[in-house]
Amino acid sequence: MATERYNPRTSEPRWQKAWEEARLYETSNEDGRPTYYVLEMFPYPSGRIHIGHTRNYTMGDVVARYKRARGFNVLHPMGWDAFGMPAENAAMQNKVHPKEWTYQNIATMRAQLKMMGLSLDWSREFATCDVDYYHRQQMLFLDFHEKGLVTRKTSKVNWDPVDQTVLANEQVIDGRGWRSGAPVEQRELAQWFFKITDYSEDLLKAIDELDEWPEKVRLMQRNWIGRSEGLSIRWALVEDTAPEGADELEVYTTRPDTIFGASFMAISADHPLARKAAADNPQIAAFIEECRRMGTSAAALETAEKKGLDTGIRVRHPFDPDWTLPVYVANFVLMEYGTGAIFGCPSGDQRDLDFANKYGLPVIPVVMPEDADAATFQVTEESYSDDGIMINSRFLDGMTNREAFEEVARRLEKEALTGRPVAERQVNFRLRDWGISRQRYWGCPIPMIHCDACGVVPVPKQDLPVELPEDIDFDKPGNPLDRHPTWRHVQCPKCGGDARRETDTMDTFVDSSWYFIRFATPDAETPTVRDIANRWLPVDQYIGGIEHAILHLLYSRFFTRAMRDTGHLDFDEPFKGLFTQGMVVHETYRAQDGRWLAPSEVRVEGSDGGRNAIEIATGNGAVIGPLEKMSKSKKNTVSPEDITESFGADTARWFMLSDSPPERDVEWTDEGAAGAHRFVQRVWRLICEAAPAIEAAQPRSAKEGEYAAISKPAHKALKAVGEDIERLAFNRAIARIHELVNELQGPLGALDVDAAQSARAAAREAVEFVIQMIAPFMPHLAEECWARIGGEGFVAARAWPDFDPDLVVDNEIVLPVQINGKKRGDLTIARDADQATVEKAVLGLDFVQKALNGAAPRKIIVVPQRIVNVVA
RNA sequence: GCGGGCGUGGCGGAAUUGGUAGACGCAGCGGAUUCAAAAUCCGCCGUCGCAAGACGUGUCGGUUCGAGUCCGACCGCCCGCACCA
Repeated sequence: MATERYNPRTSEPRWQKAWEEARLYETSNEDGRPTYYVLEMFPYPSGRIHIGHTRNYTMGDVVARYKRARGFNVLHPMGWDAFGMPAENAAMQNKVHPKEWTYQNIATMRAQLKMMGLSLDWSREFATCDVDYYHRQQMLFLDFHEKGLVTRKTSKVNWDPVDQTVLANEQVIDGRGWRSGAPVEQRELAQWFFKITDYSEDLLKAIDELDEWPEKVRLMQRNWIGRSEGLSIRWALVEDTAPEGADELEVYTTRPDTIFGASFMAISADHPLARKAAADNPQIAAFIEECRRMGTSAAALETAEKKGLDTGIRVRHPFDPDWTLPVYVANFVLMEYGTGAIFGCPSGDQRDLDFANKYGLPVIPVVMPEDADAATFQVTEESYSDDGIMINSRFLDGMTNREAFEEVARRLEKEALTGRPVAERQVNFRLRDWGISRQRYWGCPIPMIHCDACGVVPVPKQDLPVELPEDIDFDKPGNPLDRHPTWRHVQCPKCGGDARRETDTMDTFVDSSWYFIRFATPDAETPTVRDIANRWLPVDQYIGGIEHAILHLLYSRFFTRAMRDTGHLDFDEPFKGLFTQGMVVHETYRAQDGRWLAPSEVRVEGSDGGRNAIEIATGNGAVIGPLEKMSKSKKNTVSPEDITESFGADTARWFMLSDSPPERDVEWTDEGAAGAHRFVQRVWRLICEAAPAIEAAQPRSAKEGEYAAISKPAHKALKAVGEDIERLAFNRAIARIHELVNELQGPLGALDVDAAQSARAAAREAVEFVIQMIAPFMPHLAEECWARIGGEGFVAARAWPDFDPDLVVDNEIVLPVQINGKKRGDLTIARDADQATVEKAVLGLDFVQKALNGAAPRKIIVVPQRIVNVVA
């Protein structure tokens, strides 16, 4: 019987429907089996699923299906990160309500995802813009507030002039807004903050324990938190130079050892002392104004000259009251870090050196390399900031700079200035509190009320949720909640008087900081049900893009701790395993006039050295550009529907995981996809051809018959593929499956209905293994094959078989034999042959005798079951 | 500038962590089948060489019986951070 081709277009929807009717992927919280929680970062409902999403979700799905087969109660949910700016932009441009736009996108994208055959528990689905969800988020906010983890303060903030909203530090990339790309401005605003800095030390320390996270992400978080140990030193002002009411200047330094190399002090333009000095000095006031205007964009900082202005104020050196140093206002000192003031040591810091050279300040070398000569060592154009030996530093001379650090700290801690120690050891962090106020409509309202009489009053829990009003207009820029005629007017819960609602909404990163916890109990009245959250979390395997290395992943780590401390759960870290996947990239094409061309608009001819692209519409040559992340602007996109339409979801899933390791980018090529589809058909043919012989057979029982040609490769592959999936080495697992199918092709083809029962049993087992192994990757094909050989139930509900340890080892092995480290042949010998036996056998080999030419070998190295090296 | 990662065939990549370099796939070449094509199947496929063999994992050096893997120097690419005191 000729085999019909496998048709994914009819098969895939059929199995999707069957799984759904059987409610195969719905997970129960009552199930007593060990839990496994696998999660992919949920998507923003932008409108359409991108091919990159499908690669991401396929990875998670392979893990989910594998773990399910391994007997785990698997949680694999999906939701929508649904608040945010694009919905408001769409509202402004297309006159659609953000809510309508968002839920429509979700419907489209849900349908797209369902076509991929993902084993998701859709019964737990929610969107962060669901009132049910943000209601609980407001509850959490109030709990955090009560616990002192929320503050309101006026501070300099990053203002995105395009999105007309504030951004957190983490959301400013190279001086530009992470979403709009506009250069960020500085503004003074009253903002709500989460006190993430309360956890600085803990967030940093715990990174050490995250051993299932990529090293790269751990490092980035460490750098972001930026812990440094130093000394905070108070310098006395010289009385007759000090402004009214000021008598000291506190600086933070990580290099107190260089204190004898100090030649000036520099303070931020925003420093109180600078403001005081400006009060009666117009020149200083003008300079401060200039610093403010400069801005803090990356470009501005790069080119900005290091500038300063002598305030006329002088300080006394803590070790020498007769030594006075000038205080400058400098444009490079940040008020936000340390104390907003530094002492400058030109010989030990390049920036200080440039500054000193510019303003003619002394340069005193105080640390020199160990092998340098103290008499001649000088610093002129290049500072020396490495470890070394102290010079020109009085009582520190001869010490290492680390010893000097301790000595200075010890002495200054004992010294007193106005009744307090001159210096204190201090740990500083780069991490700032998380500003969460956004001047936008489409976000979670902050449940707070401003009352003239009572100040800021939390909305009482029983009055939650604070719902977004639906009747809004987007005719003008800015926050529509501010302009709403009635919404903001409320009675003060405390005094009953007229009061105003907070009209800022929460940063959407708040929404994504705990959604993974909500999936445990998506319908609960409270944000979590503690025991159930504790049972499912932390997420065993989280999968997403590296772009969230800091933002989302750091916020989630903070949120988990804050929820722990407000009694919502009892664990510290949200994600046990983290995997950052690569992107799907595609060649780019450009017409001769520079227009971007879609892959469907060009015909590519030739191969390798001589590939040419031709624009189909015009017949003109086109330029083949580099591989880039698929994007609408470069038109190098391939839509998931097109692929599903022509090849089916299984082919797309298989191809996206086959060639490249999952952490690396994969190039989408039509040839590659066609190759994956060839394999789909090949498996189908193999199974159809084997079906008559194995349909009636029982799977092989252990030790039955000698069908090594079939059973050995099958068991070896089963072992290897399981290990590869555990390691998320999907490309290797796929290579192993390919190998097995290649190996089975011959023996299975030779099998017919009249073959011995034991042979047919071995074949049946091998075929079942193949089906089981492809099932996580190509679930629809696996079901179709399973049905074809008369299997019962769903493959998706079957247990992963155990390999037979006896079948994965060979009793006879082939040992490579080297002579002087070069392979000259091999030796077939019993696996457990001892050293002497191997040596004897090796010496008997023709090519070995020839090489030795009658002489005795100098040495024979036998690495058991690996290799033999004869040293002549 | 600081920190991290990576360099393997025409291409994506594999190599049990010091033990047969190039698994598997893509592309290519040859053959079978076919009236022909598609589909499929079989074979070849690092470089030089008729062959034996020699060379070969960015470059140079080192350790070792043995190096893609370890060490040192250099070259190149990628990523992150960056006035952080």
